[in-house]
Amino acid sequence: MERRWTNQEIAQIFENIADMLEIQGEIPYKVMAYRRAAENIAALGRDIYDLWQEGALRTIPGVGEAIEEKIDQLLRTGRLELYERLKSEIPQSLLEMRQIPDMGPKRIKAVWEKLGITTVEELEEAARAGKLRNLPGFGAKLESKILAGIEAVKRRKIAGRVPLGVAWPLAQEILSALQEVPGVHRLAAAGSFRRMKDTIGDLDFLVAAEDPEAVMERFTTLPIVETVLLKGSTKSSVRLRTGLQADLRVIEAARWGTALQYFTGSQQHNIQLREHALKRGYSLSEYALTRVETEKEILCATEEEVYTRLGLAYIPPELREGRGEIEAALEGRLPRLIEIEDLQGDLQVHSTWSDGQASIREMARAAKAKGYRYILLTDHSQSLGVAKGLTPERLWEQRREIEAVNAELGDGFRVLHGAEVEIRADGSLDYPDEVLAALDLVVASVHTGLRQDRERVTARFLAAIRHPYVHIIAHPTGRLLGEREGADADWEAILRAAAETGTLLEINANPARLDLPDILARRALELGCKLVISTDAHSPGEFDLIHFGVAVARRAWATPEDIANTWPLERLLAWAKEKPRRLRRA
DNA sequence: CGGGCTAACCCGGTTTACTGCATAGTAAA
Repeated sequence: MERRWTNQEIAQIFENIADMLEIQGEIPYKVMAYRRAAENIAALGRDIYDLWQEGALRTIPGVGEAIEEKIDQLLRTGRLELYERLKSEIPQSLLEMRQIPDMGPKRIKAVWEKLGITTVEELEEAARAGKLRNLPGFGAKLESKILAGIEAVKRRKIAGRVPLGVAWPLAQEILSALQEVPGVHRLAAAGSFRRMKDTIGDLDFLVAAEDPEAVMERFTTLPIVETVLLKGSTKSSVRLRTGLQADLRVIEAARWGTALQYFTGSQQHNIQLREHALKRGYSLSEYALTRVETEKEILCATEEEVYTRLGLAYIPPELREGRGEIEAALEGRLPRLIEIEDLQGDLQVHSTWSDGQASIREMARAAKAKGYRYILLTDHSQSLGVAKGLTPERLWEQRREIEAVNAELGDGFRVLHGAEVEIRADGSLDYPDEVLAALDLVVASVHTGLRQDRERVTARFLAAIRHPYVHIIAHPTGRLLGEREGADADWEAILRAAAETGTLLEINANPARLDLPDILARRALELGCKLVISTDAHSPGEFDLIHFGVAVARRAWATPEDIANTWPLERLLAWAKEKPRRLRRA
């Protein structure tokens, strides 16, 4: 094996293969097959190498004989013949043209074959010289559109997606501004924002209003708008100062349900839902549900109506990713998803004793005011110098303050004494066992050496998970959205070990992390892990970030029972006390 | 190319809008 590929890299290779086959004019079903395989590999909760070794690649939807063989070749030899051949036949610079609006595979093929154009620069030159309009299927107008498209791609400040936490305040600001416009009946943000995906491509707003023009006017003149890309009577498009694009669409109130459903997506979900509709004799569009035989339109004012008329339970937006939710809704086995109100406490909280902004008292009061029954105080351990990590001596001093705060706040609320203990580079923990044993609950995490090789990182996590006094693994992958990839580790082995030992895995609610990521969280639940949702709050205001973590858990199909901080405190502590016994059994 | 089917095979991922051209390519959820 020359190198190890991630699921994402392999998915990307099959994406590229699909693009190149498409440019070559391959039959659409073959292209689609590679795209479908790529999507399913990217959404796989487990390491593709494990499936490979088990001979179970064919269990991935969309992977049959031919693609199995190609994955095998890639993992075995580090190379893929088909991919190498296509790359030698098709200039890679052609693939960049796909970003240009109105340039699809057919047109890319045309300019390449007829004019020998292989780069965006050459395309721009040819367009300026008026050479495109002579091609069959091209015209002067399309030529200028392509030119404008190239300009737009060049000017675009942020090409990629932004973390949900960045999009969130922008969307809230826009929603509250539009809500103020008189005559607004309904208003919603749709798209990946509504599905609470960890990153957002653009913002989509829908509105039903008496005076749509006034809403459009307000939308396009908001202070956070940098440029108005388009302003019409039913749709406006703007670029925000952050580079994010936002669209606003006007919807008839009577058609609100089908429109909101459509614009919420995901694309995969919509395709599957429409297929399902066809099977039941309906055609579904953003405008209506139409009986195919009679062509009679049924207008749906609510999303609930859309799903109900199709014989489905209502599918919450977080589940709409085309990952089995329609089948589950049909069979009435959608999970009762966790909600914020189910949570009884927060299991990662910092104070000024280490790098927090507020005292234990302030944090405890804020948590109590939110209706929580408990918080686990988890200041950093000694070796994390940058965060003022606590020595054991300081930890004992801290205990006295915790006791005082507990006495002050009285029954019905408790500050638990814990710590966020470093898992050191060699897998040992940053406090001796007798110190760990004296804490109510121990959270362990990796902050350094995330770039270690796979075997070492995995071994560190496994050591921590098999430790008798480690109860929770915090922000497991260590990723920082848009900044840093998570650790490369054998997650399947780690999740299995966590399930076996009853070690809880954290969904860190901080929108910069959202870690565990939704896909790994779902796999963890499949393997029988229990999870916790924690904010990692360093100030009282950060307790409010919890909804981001709840969203990740919902996207992982988590029920309240799956999340240990919905449990009563006694159950949680009993679960932790069981760990040494569980280890002996394992 | 995948998958369901009864086979050495055939059908298949939705719906709508727009453009610019006359039948189809592209984009969007």
